[in-house]
Amino acid sequence: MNNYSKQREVILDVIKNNPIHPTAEEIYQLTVKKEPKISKSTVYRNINILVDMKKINKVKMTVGPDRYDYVYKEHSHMICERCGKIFDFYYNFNKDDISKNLKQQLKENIIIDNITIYGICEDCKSKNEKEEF
Amino acid sequence: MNNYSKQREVILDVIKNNPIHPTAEEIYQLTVKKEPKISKSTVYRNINILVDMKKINKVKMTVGPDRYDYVYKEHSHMICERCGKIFDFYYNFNKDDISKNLKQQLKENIIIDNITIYGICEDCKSKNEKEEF
DNA sequence: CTTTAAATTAGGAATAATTCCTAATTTTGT
DNA sequence: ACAAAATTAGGAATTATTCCTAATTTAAAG
Repeated sequence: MNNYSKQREVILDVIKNNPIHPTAEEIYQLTVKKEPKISKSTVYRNINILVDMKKINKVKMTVGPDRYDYVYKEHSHMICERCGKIFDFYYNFNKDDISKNLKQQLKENIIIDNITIYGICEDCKSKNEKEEF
Repeated sequence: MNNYSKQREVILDVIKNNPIHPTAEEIYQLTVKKEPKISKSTVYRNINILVDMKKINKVKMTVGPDRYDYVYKEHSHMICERCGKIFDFYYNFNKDDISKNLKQQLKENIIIDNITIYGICEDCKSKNEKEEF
């Protein structure tokens, strides 16, 4: 497990140099330019391996396919539930206190990996005002 | 838009009475018992309508299909990234302060809908210890 | 450097999850 | 009771992802 592979290196490089939270499909499109013979299953398999290795994050979307994120610095995401836009932001969540609460309520020691906020961005809010909500 | 529909009522009822975070498929299986002629597309369509109406929440999973949650009281979710188990929990996030930070960093007024924690549960942690991580 | 075992690959088939399409039915407001 | 709008069942189509296999690449050991 985890032998060297050129393809995996190129995939990680693509994600690193395209900090736009690309989807698997977008990663494939960017990778195939540099490595024309690569297959989509190789891209999917390596994305999952890189997530396991914690070199990249999977960002769970409410609309459309999941997106991926190079791990360069700990940060949170706010994801618009309507348009799916992802915003990076930094917030000093009190993880110790959250852990303590999780422990009390769930009777389990949880490893907190990331905290994601789902909401509505300003664009979508103003669109909705014009319509019905 | 939003005429009365028996099917929608039954679907909401099913979700209300099965607070197990069911998937769309599970909701269909439960609904079809009460409404044998209902089609899966009707279930999917109404689930989305109920989410828009904020009667139910969509819970974004890391493994497997999304799950749904009757909105009876505001709470957060901790989702295990490995096994996909969902834990409900209550935590008094300082939403005002988070909003202020979002405003500062993103230059947008964001409506915070929910805050989700992704992590590793105790079972999965101890499994991993035995294996490789 | 050969040899061998393990890991990885390309390519496509298969599966899973969800949305879309259409004609028929139901609901709403008059 | 009627017309317009909304919703439905059923299935086709699409989207996203995983699985399968034989061939290739990599690592490690002599």
